[in-house]
Amino acid sequence: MIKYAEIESENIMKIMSIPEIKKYLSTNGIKPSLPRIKIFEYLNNYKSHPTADEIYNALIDDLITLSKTTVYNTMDLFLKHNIVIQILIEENEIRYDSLTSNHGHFKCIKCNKVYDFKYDLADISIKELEGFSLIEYHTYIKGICKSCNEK
Amino acid sequence: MIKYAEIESENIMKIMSIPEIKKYLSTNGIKPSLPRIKIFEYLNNYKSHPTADEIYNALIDDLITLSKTTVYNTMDLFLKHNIVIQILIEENEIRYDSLTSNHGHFKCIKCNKVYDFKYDLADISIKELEGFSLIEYHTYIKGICKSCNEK
DNA sequence: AATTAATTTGTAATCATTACATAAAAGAAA
DNA sequence: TTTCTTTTATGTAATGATTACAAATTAATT
Repeated sequence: MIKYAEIESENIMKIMSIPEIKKYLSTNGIKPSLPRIKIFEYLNNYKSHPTADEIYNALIDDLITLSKTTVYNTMDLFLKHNIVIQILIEENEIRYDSLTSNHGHFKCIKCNKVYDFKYDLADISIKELEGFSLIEYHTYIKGICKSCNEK
Repeated sequence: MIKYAEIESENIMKIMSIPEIKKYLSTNGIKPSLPRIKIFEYLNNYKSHPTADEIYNALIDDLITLSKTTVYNTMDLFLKHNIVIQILIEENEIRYDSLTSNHGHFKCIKCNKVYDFKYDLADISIKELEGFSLIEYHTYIKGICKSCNEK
């Protein structure tokens, strides 16, 4: 039973229905098998920026034959087809995000929640990088979130 | 025999002599033992942004009793005393930087070199993060460096 | 010199991720 | 349907960076 997470920034996060997810996967060249749909649903609709392990634990009660390897394989497939990006904030854990356009991440060091925020580093011109080809932009901030601050 | 790397951006990278390093460590509450001095020297003067493994391999011929654990311990000590920061660009490898003020990193996907560039995310005001306490800022870009582009 | 504290080291453990080979499922051909 | 082929999914073992830990070495203090 998946409950949707509260959406912090509606402007940059869209919940999809199962038919929409099926279509989205197909459109991006991915055959929409059950594990793929469920994994994408969890990633996109439920909880922000989970690790592979979190995805596995969230789905295993529902998809009782799911294996962790499948989660990893599926994330690699999603990556290859550019429908997810990896987020690196802590060493030793890769998180995933279904929002693929450039944006920033904020990780709260108290509650560990990861927030998206609108920010596109590609808009900035960096003199020192003239002559360089810029391909991927990453921005993240660590601190204490509003909700933890107010406690 | 350590040769100094060419410095790409003199403005944000300073080579230190051994006595300067000793003093810098002491000033920051770190007793300047031989391994600590050599590790800091390598980190600061020679090559930009090495992993613990790279530091170990670079120094083992000179400090023939050095152990990898010592490199890790020393980096943790440096971190605790805020004279280095960690850089995360690839999963599965932590790199270190002796430049601790906010700045960006560029990693070339061809030659794997990591460049510094001047950029302070703290200067940007991010509306969505009002009420949040921002503590650490991280910015990195991947692409192809000028030197590889020109080849 | 003897004692204590700090530093360094080697070995083993940890744990996320990957490799790989098999099993299961889906799709195509007959 | 049945058989054959391809794609997906799974379980187990391997990898490799980092950490834990205890012993050994070095430095500092009495």
